[in-house]
Amino acid sequence: MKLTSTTKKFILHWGEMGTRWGISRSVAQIHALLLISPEPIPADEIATTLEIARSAVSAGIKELQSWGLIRIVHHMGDRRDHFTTLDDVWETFLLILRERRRRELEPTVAVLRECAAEAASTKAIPATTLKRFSDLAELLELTDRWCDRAQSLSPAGLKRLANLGDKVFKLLG
Amino acid sequence: MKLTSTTKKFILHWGEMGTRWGISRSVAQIHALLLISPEPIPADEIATTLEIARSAVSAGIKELQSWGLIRIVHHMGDRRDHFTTLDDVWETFLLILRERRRRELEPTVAVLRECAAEAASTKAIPATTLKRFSDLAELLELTDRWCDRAQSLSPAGLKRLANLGDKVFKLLG
DNA sequence: TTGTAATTTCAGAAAAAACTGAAATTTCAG
DNA sequence: CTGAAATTTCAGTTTTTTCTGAAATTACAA
Repeated sequence: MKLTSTTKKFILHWGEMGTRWGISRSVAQIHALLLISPEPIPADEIATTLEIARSAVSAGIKELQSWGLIRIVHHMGDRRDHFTTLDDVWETFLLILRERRRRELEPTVAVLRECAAEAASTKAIPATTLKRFSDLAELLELTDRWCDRAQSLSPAGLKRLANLGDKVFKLLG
Repeated sequence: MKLTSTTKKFILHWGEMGTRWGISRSVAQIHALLLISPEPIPADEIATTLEIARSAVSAGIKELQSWGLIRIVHHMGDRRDHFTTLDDVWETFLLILRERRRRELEPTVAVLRECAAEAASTKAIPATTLKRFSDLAELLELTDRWCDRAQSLSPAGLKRLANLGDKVFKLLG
């Protein structure tokens, strides 16, 4: 795929943001490329466009698939897999939320609950530390619940909620 | 500071989670240690407790300070800086939100707006790509606004909102 | 001032992460 | 089946990130 200065700018930026959020630069770049490609593209085209090895693309695709962020499409008369992102960015957002919840939020809540329980049953850990474990567990559990409830929304529903921001904050007066 | 198996578990887990969110392991560990320390501790104690070089602690502290996550405290008769986290985890949450918004969300929205504008004014970029830029910009801008509104809440207010989850989702019927 | 403790800086080392290219494996049309 | 295309695996390399320890700087008590 031919990149323009605009598409290049987006891909590079998305790659940088990836690194800030724990995603490797080239995986994020692959995602960026697929996000803006007008149609599904095969792995070798990703490799030549981003100037990375075919094998790195293979690994990157596997990673993106583990997040559920890309789909495989086939074309008549072409044995190669062609890759594409979902077409709704809100659905993408929900997927990322779901995975981060599963991979990071829930395990962390579990660890914090364990730590709180252990801290409660030993004199070796001061009360202030126990309180900290509980406070963190509470915060992350509430965050977890928000993420969970979001999962029950359709992409369009999530978008509607996002637009309802003002009303939500007024709930607090 | 003497670590128990419980506090060790928490520090190691927090360090791992750091790496998943783009924070270096040892910086996250320093943060974890300060989170659970009953009182402020000096840099050299952080170094010996976590078994890392004093200079690494210095860099880590600088990083945490750039996020606003730690405070310096002084004790009579001790020239060393002692470090501590905020005591409200909801305030910590707000700080992280604020910084991520400033460092990542806003620059990304800006780039997407630029890309959309450029895509709109050249035939070299297909309409589908322009749409993708706009959709992403819209999503991130709405996210940005939520983060912004959260900033106007007190830590206690944020906690109240977090507990209001069910009501918020019922707004959608 | 002066000397010492505390902190920071920084060049090089070490560790971790990511990438390459060749080989192995899988897939599938003929 | 057979062979070529497509994909994956993986050992070794490169790149990036992080860490160390010595030296420089800063802060401050005497």
